[in-house]
Amino acid sequence: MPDHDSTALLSRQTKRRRVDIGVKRTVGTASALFAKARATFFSAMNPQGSEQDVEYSVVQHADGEKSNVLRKLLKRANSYEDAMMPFPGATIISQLLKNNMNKNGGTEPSFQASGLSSTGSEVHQEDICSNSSRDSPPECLSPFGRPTMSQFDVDRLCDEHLRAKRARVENIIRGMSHSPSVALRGNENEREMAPQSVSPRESYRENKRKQKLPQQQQQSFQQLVSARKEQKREERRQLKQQLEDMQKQLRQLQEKFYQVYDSTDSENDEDGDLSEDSMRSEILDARAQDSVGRSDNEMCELDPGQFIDRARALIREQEMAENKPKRESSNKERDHGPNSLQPEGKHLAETLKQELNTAMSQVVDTVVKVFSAKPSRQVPQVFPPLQIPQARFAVNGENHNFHTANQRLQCFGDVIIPNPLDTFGNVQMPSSTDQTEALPLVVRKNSSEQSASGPATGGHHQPLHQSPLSATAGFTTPSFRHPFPLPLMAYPFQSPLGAPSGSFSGKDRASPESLDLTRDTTSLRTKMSSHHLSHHPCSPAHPPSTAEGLSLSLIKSECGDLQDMSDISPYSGSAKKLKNRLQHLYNFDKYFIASSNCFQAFREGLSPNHLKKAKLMFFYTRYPSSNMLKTYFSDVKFNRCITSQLIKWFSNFREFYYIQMEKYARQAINDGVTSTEELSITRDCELYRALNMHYNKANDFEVPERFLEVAQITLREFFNAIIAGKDVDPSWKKAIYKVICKLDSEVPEIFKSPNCLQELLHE
DNA sequence: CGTTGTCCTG
DNA sequence: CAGGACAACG
Repeated sequence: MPDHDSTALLSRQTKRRRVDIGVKRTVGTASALFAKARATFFSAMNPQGSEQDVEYSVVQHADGEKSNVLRKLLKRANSYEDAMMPFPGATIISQLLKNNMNKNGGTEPSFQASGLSSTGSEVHQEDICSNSSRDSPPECLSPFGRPTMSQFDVDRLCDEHLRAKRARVENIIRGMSHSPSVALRGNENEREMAPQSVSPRESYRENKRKQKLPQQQQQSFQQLVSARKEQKREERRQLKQQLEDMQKQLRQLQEKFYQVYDSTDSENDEDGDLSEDSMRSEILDARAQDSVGRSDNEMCELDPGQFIDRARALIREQEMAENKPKRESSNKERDHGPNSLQPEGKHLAETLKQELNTAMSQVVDTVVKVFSAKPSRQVPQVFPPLQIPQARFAVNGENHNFHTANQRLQCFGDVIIPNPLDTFGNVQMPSSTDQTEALPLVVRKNSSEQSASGPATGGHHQPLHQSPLSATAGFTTPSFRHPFPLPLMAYPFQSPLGAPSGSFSGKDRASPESLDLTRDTTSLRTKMSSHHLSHHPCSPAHPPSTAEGLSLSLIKSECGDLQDMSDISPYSGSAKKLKNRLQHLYNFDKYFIASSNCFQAFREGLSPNHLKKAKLMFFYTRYPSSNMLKTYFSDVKFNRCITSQLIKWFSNFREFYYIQMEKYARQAINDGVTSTEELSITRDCELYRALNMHYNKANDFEVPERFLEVAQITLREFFNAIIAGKDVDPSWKKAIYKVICKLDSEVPEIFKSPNCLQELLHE
């Protein structure tokens, strides 16, 4: 560096001083010897392999515990759901039917279910909606969906109905040349005003008048009425029947689904590699067990009907497809392993879900249609053919595909765990356009994250980025599904809260300190997206975690939305219960996220805890060699990136340290200090506090005395140098660095333990 | 050329 | 604290 100093001298203030260094790397001087001795010492003390092994087993153990906890939680969630809604798939509808039967069993035959009713029918619609939303969310969740159903359709149908009736009655009246009041009366009845609007006296008068009708006409009228009554009963009966069939079918499908998953699971998780897949398997497994246990004795014989046959055919179809070579081979590759979720299982799951949804939405459609549209004058075709009325879903300019695609997201869990949020289906959602955009994308994210390693920045991720931004509107809708588990399972496990530490790539095994979830998550939370992006070049194998960060925000916003919705829900009666359930799910989410965060920690990178540890180590060593770092961060799988990051950390530490030193040295000089004797560093001096704040923020570590000495020496060096006017030399600090680097002391053995944070801080 | 370290900037 | 520029090694 001969010419260096001279050139730099000129540009000291403005240009960068390329003075590089007081401290050469482990070369030549005593520091080199130091480092070498240390290195040999450590390698002697610490046969790396064995330690890593131990560590690994520890990790696995911890992981197993996690899984168990997860499993328990899942079960708890499930049983909770069970308690809340013992018969998820069907309760509401059958309840609805029952209610209707009871109500209509009496003397008020035809007027109950009219869509014009301002009270009762609305309740029914709610129920229908809340149920169907599980299967056909767009109907209820989209702002247009519901009006479409309950107002457009109902209005239209009722209108027609009324017109027809009016015509009929008027016809009768014309023939009888009776007073218009009869027609009016008839109309009123048709409109089925609220009961109180028809006083007893009025109805009595009406009866009297009716009796004046010619026998023949009156008879035909009554026949009409009773015939309609019959029709309705028949409808109801059949509907109920169909619903029951559907329920059975549903259960069977679930059964089937879980059988498949059970079998695939068992093959899946022996490798000890705690991949996302095994996690997923755990979840599925837990759920499957629960579900199976629940529905075991509920398996009944199926009443083969048109629908069931169809469903079965579909199942067979799926099984066939399952054996075929998987189609989208591009879908199954994940960057870190071939062992992704079994494509067959996935595929089957997808299709089953879809089919379940389709079937359910058909039934629901039928129910809604029949009940909201008052049976018209003609003999109603009681059971519309099992096809989804396309028009209904086309209202948003969307087609049916969108419908089922959306359902796919939720149905997986929905079948087993009734969505508590469904009950909010009646709350008018802000916008449907956002929803229709975002939802399928969420779904696609799942599949792409799971199976396709494809460039995550690719097309379909784009809208995902928008969505949380367009946010409250767009993603309130997803929030009506399970915040967990399906979406969550789809997130890579380094993801939600863990995204930031995912950035520090390369760490492969669990560091038990990363189990310190609270600290991890909280500190991670704050940083999220800004840092880690830059690290991806280092670990190109891992997909950018932006999406994961967004996933988090998605989840969070979902949860927030859930709560918000429960707050604003007009149906406060059930709101509390729902809120409880929401809370339950939300808590689960948090735990789940935390757990997954733990998983990510050993997947790669340096965690905030590593940073903390490094800072504490700085109290002992200001110039750790890379070998030393490797020794002390044995739970980190080192690569170039990790190494340089660690080195960079210490470089940054030093920077701060020296800046503080210089600052206080100058300050002391300004304060009139003339002798280094007056400079001492105590635990309550300002400089110490600053340093402690920086390296030991929580103040939960006892700073070694040696550090105070070193700091004092450093301070005096700076002081002397400045006093001597050496600071005019751009490389004036170099000499100081040289001195300081020799003052490194041994880092206590405990720092070699990945657990050191816990052990140190609990002392 | 790769590693390590500093300086500077954000 | 990270990134980048840059320098000084080996």
